[in-house]
Amino acid sequence: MAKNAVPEEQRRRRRPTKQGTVLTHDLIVDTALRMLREHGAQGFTARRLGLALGADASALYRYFAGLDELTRAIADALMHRAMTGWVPTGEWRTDLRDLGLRIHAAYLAHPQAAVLAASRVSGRAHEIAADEAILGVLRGAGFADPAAVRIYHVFVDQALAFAALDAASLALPVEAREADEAVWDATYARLPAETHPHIAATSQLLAERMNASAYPAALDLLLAAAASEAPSHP
Amino acid sequence: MAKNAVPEEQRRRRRPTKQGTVLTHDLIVDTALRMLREHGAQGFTARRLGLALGADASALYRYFAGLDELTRAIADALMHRAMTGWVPTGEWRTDLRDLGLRIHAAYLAHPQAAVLAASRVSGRAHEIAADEAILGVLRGAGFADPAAVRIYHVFVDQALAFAALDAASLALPVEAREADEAVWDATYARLPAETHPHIAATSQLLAERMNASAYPAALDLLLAAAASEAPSHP
DNA sequence: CGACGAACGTCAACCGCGTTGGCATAAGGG
DNA sequence: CCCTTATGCCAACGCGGTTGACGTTCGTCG
Repeated sequence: MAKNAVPEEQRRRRRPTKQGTVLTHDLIVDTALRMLREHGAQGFTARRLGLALGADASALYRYFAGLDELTRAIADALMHRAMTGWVPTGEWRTDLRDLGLRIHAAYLAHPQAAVLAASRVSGRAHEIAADEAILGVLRGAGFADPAAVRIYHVFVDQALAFAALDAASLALPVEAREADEAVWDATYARLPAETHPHIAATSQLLAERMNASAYPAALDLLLAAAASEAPSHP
Repeated sequence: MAKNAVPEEQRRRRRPTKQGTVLTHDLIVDTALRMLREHGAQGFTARRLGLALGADASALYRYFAGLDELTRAIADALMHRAMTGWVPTGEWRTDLRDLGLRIHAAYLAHPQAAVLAASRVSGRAHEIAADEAILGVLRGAGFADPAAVRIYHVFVDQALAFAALDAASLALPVEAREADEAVWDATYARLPAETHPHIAATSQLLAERMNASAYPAALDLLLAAAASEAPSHP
């Protein structure tokens, strides 16, 4: 049955669920995103998604060949939200910085979805549009193709990787994060300077930094390194 | 029963399994690592681990409160392996590059552990040792404390984030990865130059790159950006 | 040297997961 | 108004983590 799922053609017949709602690709994806935001990734299952839709879990298989395909659709919806409203200025560093922060933020808004989706190739329209835009900015700035592709690869994977990492922290159960903070206070903040001089000397700076995402700093370093390769600034 | 698992005190009673082996924390962790390396993460389950040990899966719960705790122990062993044998050369770029690749490789060798461990502060001996080493390399190279801490933060999170991302790809079931490849071939490789000129122009380069990890390139870009801030090379 | 009690492996069972095949039913065209 | 077909529902399968009860084994103490 898995292979019989309708891909994306128009649907004709509509039959309401027992609770009156009518299923759609979009409705399923939106509900999935809401579930992920509210209850976390570990609480996201096909059965619960069906329940939230007022439908049986097996009804999902009329729309997606499996959870795999549904995950791809979720990833693409995230990318759609990241890209809407973006307009290039023509200055490549500004444009890339904007795009990176947008993608990071879109995934962070749905932490659990990010963890699920970051490692998948969705191959859908919005992901492709983002890829084309990033490559376009780089090639438009005059980077030769090998350099453009290399920087593009790092840029995309870095955005997704940091988003997934930060999202995973956000998605932790409360007691886990409290435990992590307690571990920090009990170890890093009290390391003697004799055995761990570098941590001890910078513990104040460390404490300020480690609670925030490293992505903005990482993005700036990436752009700086790219700029030193750029043809316009040799 | 989960909370009754013995943490790390000495054990006194020993009782052989039906096939003669005697269970230990270390034996369980080593067997788990071997299973992960040989059969991949998708085949790693508590039941199969029990089978590989010649024991019932439920016997594991005498040693670990659950799969989470077992995974954390695996992660600790991973960091241990990443750091053993590392000796600083005194040249900070070489040292940081070596450390980054070591951590990334150690986590990649055991994908499931990477995904679970990357977002947690373990606060255990080996993690602290790694942090002290990285900070030491940066401060030893003459970076001022704020810059050292900033680069340290990006370096650590970048290594973990890419490791987790790459690990998540590796941990996917085989069908999922085949599906991703099929999606790639069906879309990116066939985009017309009229609508997607940049992807079409670089599709050959893209196909070569996207199957590999972006981490080595990302690491090199980070080191290049840091070098341009370094006091010795102003 | 014998018995006791704790340590610990085993068994059977529970519940939830993704997924599937068969069936029931509603929608919409003729 | 009926008939086809899309589509939701149900029951079931195999597999996952986890648990409680049970019985065996071993170190220890008298």
